[in-house]
Amino acid sequence: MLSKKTKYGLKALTFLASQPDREPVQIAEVAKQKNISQKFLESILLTLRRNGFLGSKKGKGGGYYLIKDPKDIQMTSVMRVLEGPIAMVPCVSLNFYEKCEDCPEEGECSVNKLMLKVRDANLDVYRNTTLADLIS
Amino acid sequence: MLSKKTKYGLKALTFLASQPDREPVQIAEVAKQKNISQKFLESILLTLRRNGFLGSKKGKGGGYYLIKDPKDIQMTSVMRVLEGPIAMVPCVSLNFYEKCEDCPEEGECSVNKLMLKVRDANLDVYRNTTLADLIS
DNA sequence: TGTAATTCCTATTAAATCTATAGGATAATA
DNA sequence: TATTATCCTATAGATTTAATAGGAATTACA
Repeated sequence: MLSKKTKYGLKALTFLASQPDREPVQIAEVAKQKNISQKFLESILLTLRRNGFLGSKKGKGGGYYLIKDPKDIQMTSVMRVLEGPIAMVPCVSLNFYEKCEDCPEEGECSVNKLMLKVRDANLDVYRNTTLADLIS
Repeated sequence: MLSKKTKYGLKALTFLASQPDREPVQIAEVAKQKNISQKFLESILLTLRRNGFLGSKKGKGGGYYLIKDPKDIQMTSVMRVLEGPIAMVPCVSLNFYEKCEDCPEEGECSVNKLMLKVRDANLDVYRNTTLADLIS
């Protein structure tokens, strides 16, 4: 299952991306428009800012705004920041590789074999989808 | 993340599939060979039997054995039984479809749009992989 | 017929993770 | 200086996952 964090984060990103200008939009506004708990959204937008997707401005007239061009935001990076590793098991992860403790031979492991295919299929989707592709 | 239930279930299935004959193998034997908590594995094998993948025999000389030909066991069905829906959100699920409460227009939802692609990519992998493909 | 072996089944506990909230600190604006 | 809004950490609550417990039912075989 996709976490709500990721779901909300994606919705917020597309909402900000579909703003006519790049003026700051308040958390409250995003939360209201997208039906999201404001406090929860607050923490999500914070991580999106810390990871270079959003800029922010404090005080009156403040809010969050998209920093990059939606065309340049790949879903690989969004998913990694919000949802974590794209691979379903660490032993097939490109960025978060870890050997399984319980598995003596990675090359002969059925889980490894299957999840490698799954990872590649997902990577293919995420690499070839940008934020711009998600705006209707 | 792939659940341990699925991971263990897959390992057990491939272990049973790679037995030279279709003689029953005891839970304890599978657990030992595959480094799995025996009691946990017990409940997993039970659901695999209830869902038509395995047969079982009680008493001395009993155990679990594969019912079908590994070539005829698609990963779609294995994953649905062990891991649940293949779709990451209910609004793109073939077998477990549900409308999102918070989402007014499915067709204009970025999450829906992205997860539809992901679902198709994963389905493609799972449909084209059988248990036989996972044995080395 | 009795005993040991093994699966069957339900309930429960323990652990981990996810979701949401609280509440004050900090900074910008006017 | 008052107001507005983000910043930040901690924590509570809810849900899910993982593992365990313990006995019932069934089978094999001496």
